[in-house]
Amino acid sequence: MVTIQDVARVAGVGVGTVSRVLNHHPGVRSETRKRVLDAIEQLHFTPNPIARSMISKRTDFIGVMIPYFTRPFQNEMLRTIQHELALLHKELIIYNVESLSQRDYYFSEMPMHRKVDGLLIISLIIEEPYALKFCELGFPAVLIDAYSPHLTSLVVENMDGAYQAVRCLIAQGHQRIGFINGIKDGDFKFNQANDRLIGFHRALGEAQLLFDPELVIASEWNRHAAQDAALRLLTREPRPSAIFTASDMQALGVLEAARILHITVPAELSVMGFDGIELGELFGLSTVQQPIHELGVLGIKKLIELIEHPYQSSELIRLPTRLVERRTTMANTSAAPDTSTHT
Amino acid sequence: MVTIQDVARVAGVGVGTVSRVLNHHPGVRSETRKRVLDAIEQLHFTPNPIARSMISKRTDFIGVMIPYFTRPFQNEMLRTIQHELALLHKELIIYNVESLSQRDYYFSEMPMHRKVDGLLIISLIIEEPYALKFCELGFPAVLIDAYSPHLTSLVVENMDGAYQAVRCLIAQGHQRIGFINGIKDGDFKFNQANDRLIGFHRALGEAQLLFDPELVIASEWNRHAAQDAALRLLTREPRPSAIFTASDMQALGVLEAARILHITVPAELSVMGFDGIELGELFGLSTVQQPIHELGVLGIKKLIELIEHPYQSSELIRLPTRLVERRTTMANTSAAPDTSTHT
DNA sequence: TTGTACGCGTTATCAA
DNA sequence: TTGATAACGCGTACAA
Repeated sequence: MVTIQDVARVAGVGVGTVSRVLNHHPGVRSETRKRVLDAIEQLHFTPNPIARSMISKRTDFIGVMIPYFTRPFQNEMLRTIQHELALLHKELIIYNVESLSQRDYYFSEMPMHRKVDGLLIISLIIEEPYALKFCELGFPAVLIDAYSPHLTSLVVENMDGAYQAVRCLIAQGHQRIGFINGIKDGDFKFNQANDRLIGFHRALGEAQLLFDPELVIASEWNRHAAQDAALRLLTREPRPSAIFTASDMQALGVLEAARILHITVPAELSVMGFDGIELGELFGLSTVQQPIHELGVLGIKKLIELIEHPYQSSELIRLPTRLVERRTTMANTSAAPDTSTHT
Repeated sequence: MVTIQDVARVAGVGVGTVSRVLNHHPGVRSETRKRVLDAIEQLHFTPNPIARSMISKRTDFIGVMIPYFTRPFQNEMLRTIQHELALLHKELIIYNVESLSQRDYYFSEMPMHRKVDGLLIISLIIEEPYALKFCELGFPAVLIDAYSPHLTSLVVENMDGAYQAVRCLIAQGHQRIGFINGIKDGDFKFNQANDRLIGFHRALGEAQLLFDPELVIASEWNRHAAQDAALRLLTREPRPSAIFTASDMQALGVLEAARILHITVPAELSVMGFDGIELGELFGLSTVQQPIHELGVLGIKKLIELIEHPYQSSELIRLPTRLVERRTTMANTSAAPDTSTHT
């Protein structure tokens, strides 16, 4: 391996000078700089990032802790993050978490190892002791779709999103609205479910519709579980004329259930999801669109700021959702011939 | 930061001894080991991975170079890779490539920087000079769904897969079979398209069906482009009774085109994809299943071997595909009652 | 069995 | 403007 020493020798200067040209420090005569540059060129020298990190305490790695990173929502988030990071010449290292113990293992090791300059934590609950440790050690971390009072957190307005969705369904004349909520996923993922349930309640209450607990089921955040839940919901009498789900994947499960039961969507059943994953477009799924891209961009921005200036006080940022009406909720509006949002 | 020195001082031993217990070296009296362990515990000491890498020349990072990592096929591949890596306590760092220049930038920098212990290269063409450089420097790299004579390569039998698919369609009585192939994606991705075209030809030839160039279109590897291609294909007379595509995403585009044109699948049109992404199940898509999981597992295995013992000679491994018949190709079989692919 | 001293490749300090 | 030298934290000969 060719080192800075070799360069110095070939260029006939000291290592300090080589280091200075490498890091664009001022105060190097342009004639010597050229000699150094030539030597670098000639030897194909590349500075060793490891040795560099040793001194600078920087690795240019950014960690992303994320549950089930291949699922659509997380996946779209990662795409944004990766893109932003590439722009900054930082590298993305993924910590996929699928269990409580794994989550806590990462939380405890991460700030000690310092293999990454900072950490983005997505949709994950971080317990107080860990959060405090992060603060204490000045380890830069930003939460997305999760909240801790000690760390900068970016959250979406889940309650309001659910409220808007249900209000929209009610406006279309629905009286019996089913809700397939998400469960807490073994208590390790950030629990958006509760906020969404509150929003559901609020919209119902405001319209003076009576809340029927029979119409609310919690299922896992995936298609199959939601399909089962929907089958139960749709075989009860009288059956709901609309179903709202806590995620788009669950909504797809509902669509499948409807197909199995030969219930036409949206004529006989309206379906509204939550998330706004791209896959939803393919099915013409109406949904509550989360600001996935904005969350990613802003998360990186905040994290970088934190890396540059550690020990800043945390902040809580709320981002709004946006209701997207597509084919699965167009039943009862008279003036809506076809409004699928895409080809 | 607490260092090995602090531990040594507290334990009343030399740094060498601490290092030895840390690395489970034999020849430490169990009584002294305990003293060291206690000191470590007391000080919450964690060895600094950077300093460690400096000596060991290992980072425990594995790089994965992959085009468009959020697309379904790549995404499923990554899931396997991440899982295998987690088992080995190695960390996954993603190099997403979306252009030729980016690809070559990574290829040229990667073996110099040595930030990763090894590199998995997915579906990407690596040009000769880079491959040779990798060999020369003994930089461990394995190709998946790509080929270079100088590097260990894992490829799937694209030609045979396409051949089987088309043969299956012919067996079902189709005479006019359209083929939507993939284009070379700006020449930076590994070109499986050609092999698949050959397989298409072979099956046709074998059945003594005449090849109609009008029925072959190359589109980008995505849904929208394939949809356009399918619209063209399906509005020509006489129109094909079956369409085979080079990827599942393209097949989904065909399904959409059929929906737009009110052509029933599979009664009036059979559709066969290629890849076997999970999304396909949702649509009952018939397809040529790639051994995604096996490719990932084996790729990691080979890469780890290469890291442990560099400068091994390269090998070429071929994995077979598997034909999966679902709802979109069941037209001419008598036992296929309902098969609308979506709500 | 254990401690000391050196080296890994770089940046930063300080004197020249 | 430049060069020598001391860190950075760890692993490892080598000596004790």
